[in-house]
Amino acid sequence: MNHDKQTLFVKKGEILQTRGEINSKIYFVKKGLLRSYSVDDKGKEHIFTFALEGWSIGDAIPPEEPTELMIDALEDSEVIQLEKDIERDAKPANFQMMVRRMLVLQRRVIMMMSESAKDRYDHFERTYPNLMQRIPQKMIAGYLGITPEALSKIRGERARNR
Amino acid sequence: MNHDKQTLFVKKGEILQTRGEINSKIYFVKKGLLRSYSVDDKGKEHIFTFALEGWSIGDAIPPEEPTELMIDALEDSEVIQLEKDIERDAKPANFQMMVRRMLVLQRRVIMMMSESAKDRYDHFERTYPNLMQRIPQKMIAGYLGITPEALSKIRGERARNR
DNA sequence: GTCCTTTCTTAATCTAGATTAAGTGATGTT
DNA sequence: AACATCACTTAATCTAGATTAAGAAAGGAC
Repeated sequence: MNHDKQTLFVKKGEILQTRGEINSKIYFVKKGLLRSYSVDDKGKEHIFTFALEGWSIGDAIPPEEPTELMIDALEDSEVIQLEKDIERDAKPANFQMMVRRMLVLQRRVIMMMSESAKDRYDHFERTYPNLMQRIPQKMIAGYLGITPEALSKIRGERARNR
Repeated sequence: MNHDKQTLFVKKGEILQTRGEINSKIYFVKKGLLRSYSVDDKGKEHIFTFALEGWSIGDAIPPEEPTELMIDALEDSEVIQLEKDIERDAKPANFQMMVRRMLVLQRRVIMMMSESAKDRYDHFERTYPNLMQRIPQKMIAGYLGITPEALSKIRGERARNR
């Protein structure tokens, strides 16, 4: 098996992974911004994660099984392509990264279950203040699990109250 | 630091972890059934995970920080108490377990974002057929992110259509 | 057994957010 | 410059699921 790390330059909008294909790679972001998402039967995009500089992004599915997520670039980006089984090598640094991602997901699930759309938006703003400027609002809506119209309403109401 | 594994016998209803306390332990379930959950400001319980025989359960928070979840026993259980840092020892078997949990969470987030309450219930039934018999319905509702009343309605409609 | 507490169901009402639709800017392309 | 496409807003209407309330069934405790 080939364990080379390889740097890729991806253009905004370029797709790195399509749902259903076999992809044993994960991507470490050196520069730029990627996202992973799923598309439901009505064509709506549900964003699972964003990955900024220093983060990695991939599908939790085993390397030999069909992927469940789409991955694409939201900005021109530079990524290092790694084999999943390398990332999953039992090294403490890799473990740290994994635990950090678990915590993010734990908080995300709890947030999705217990908070209103407005509270989730406030939460997102606090957690990713730098992202707000870099991504279109419909992507934030896709991450919060609401429609762009609902997000626009929340923003309108909020602007009125200050 | 003491790295002993210790077996605990916990009664149904007994609390193993309370939100806000420091707890560097995770629990491997030898026998019985545990759950982790959060309680919102209105007193509603949102169940994060169930853990049956052979699974482990814990908080993704680092061992020295205050916990974010409650953990208790839904049945009389027998658990092995492990230190988080032991679990996080860079061993391939531990890594496998972690990856499996990540996949469960990935699917959970996508499910919460894209499916209706009815579809989430169907999904739950398929994924955990054995759990349906062992836990009260209000717990299933708490896991699906809906009220017990809504779940009861779904079940009623479903029974009528067959 | 009886009593008490918890679980589950049903139904009426309410509401957050979805859907639909239309209009306004931006941004990009030829 | 003209045209098309995409991002965002606003408003009307609709609906899934929440809330409230009450009763029935099922466990436990004594």
